[in-house]
Amino acid sequence: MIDVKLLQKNFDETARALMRKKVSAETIGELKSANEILKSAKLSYETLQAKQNELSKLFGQYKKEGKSTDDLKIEVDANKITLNELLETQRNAEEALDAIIMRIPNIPDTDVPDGEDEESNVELRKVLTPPTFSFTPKEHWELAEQNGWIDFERGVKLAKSRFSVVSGMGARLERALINFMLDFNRERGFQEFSVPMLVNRHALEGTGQLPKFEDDLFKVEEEELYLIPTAEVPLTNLYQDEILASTDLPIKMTGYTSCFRKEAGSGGRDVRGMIRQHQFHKVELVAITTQEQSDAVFDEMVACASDLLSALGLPHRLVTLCTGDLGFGAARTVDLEVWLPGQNTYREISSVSNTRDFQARRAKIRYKEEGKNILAHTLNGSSLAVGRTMVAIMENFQQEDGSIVIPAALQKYL
RNA sequence: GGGUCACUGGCAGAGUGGUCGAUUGCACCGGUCUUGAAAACCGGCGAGGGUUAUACCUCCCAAGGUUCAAAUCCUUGGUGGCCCGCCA
Repeated sequence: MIDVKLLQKNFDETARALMRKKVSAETIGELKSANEILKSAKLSYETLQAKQNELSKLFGQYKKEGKSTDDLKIEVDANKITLNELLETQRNAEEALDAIIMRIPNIPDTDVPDGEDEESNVELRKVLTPPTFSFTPKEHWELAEQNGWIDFERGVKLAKSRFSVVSGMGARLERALINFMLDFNRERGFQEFSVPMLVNRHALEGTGQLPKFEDDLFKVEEEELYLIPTAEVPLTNLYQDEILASTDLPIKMTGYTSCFRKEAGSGGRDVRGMIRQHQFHKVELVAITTQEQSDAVFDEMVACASDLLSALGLPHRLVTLCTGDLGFGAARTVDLEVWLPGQNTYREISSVSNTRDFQARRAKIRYKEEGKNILAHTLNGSSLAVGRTMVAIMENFQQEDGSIVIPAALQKYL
């Protein structure tokens, strides 16, 4: 959630920044006026409330002194009717503002490049050189089936399309990767957590998935719980509604979870293979920092994910997302794209974002500094998406006969 | 799942209809004293909104309700303890 006061204080600049994220001038105008309506509704309500409190105190005093309270009661009763009306007005104004602001994306950092879509993303650097092959490299689904690692058909039988079954060496590799990633992150100072994979609505509002992206989430109807789309949700919300000591920051966390996404709107894309599944494994990094620390921690997280790929010997590149490709809550994002020889292209395998105080404002994550409560900055990044890492290992380390060489770094985990 | 008791500021714990946003202790912060520290003493110390700053409004698990007035009474929900039942 953005800070409405920014619109109040600095309308032009804030409006321009929001328009970079395709928020219409109309919506911005509605937001501003909704806020003004709420402010004036509050003022009238609170003024009358103050008067009512005053009269109520008098009531007690009169009783004590044995004075008649008849006249007082008439006045108080009359006020009460108006008060209820004003309260209703205020509540409506609150709801109206909420309905708008909860759907407004974060303001991008000023140095984030403008652009419509991924075409305008800016490559920062490439790491490791893509391998060359004396044969035509295959795509991962072919390799996966040939090696008996993944069974796409039986996954569909158990659930529906975009579910798969991993078995044998594939299953062991998956488990090895998770352990390798967690250990790697822990050595970089990220504390390991194991968290619920079902969360309530409040948590999802805290990190910004709700109310706007309800269609992307699996929901357990009768329990009012949702399957998490990423560990970012439980990890970030661990500190929801808390005031931390600034000396406790930064808090750096890592955790492995399954992730569940409906992939609504991605129909037809990546239907084959395990690039885009409804359920996938991911090791996540989340940090809660002071406002001053977040840029440095962001760089640490990008480096952590990139070094992890390097440790596995996977060629990749780092890309700064342009405004059009930036997620809802992110002020800036660097994507890590791994080289896939079978597809002859780089594909996203990690995404590291700084949301600044966007999530913290909604989730009420603050820290105390010199007696003041300050909104924290929250950051998240994958390190890494396990399924996509397996895809990358298969395609990069495939041999002519279709067998796959497991990276040395993983040997001790198998 | 059933019963029962509870839920108050970082923690402990008073407060059972009015002057209570809340006694007190611990913790924490500042000061005096001390070479320094401890102890002792003095002062400060919950959160959100609002204001240049005050005022002022809201919050005693949550949402409703009763009342001129609710931390306090009622209803529903949540969470926790204990007892019973069931189950990896």
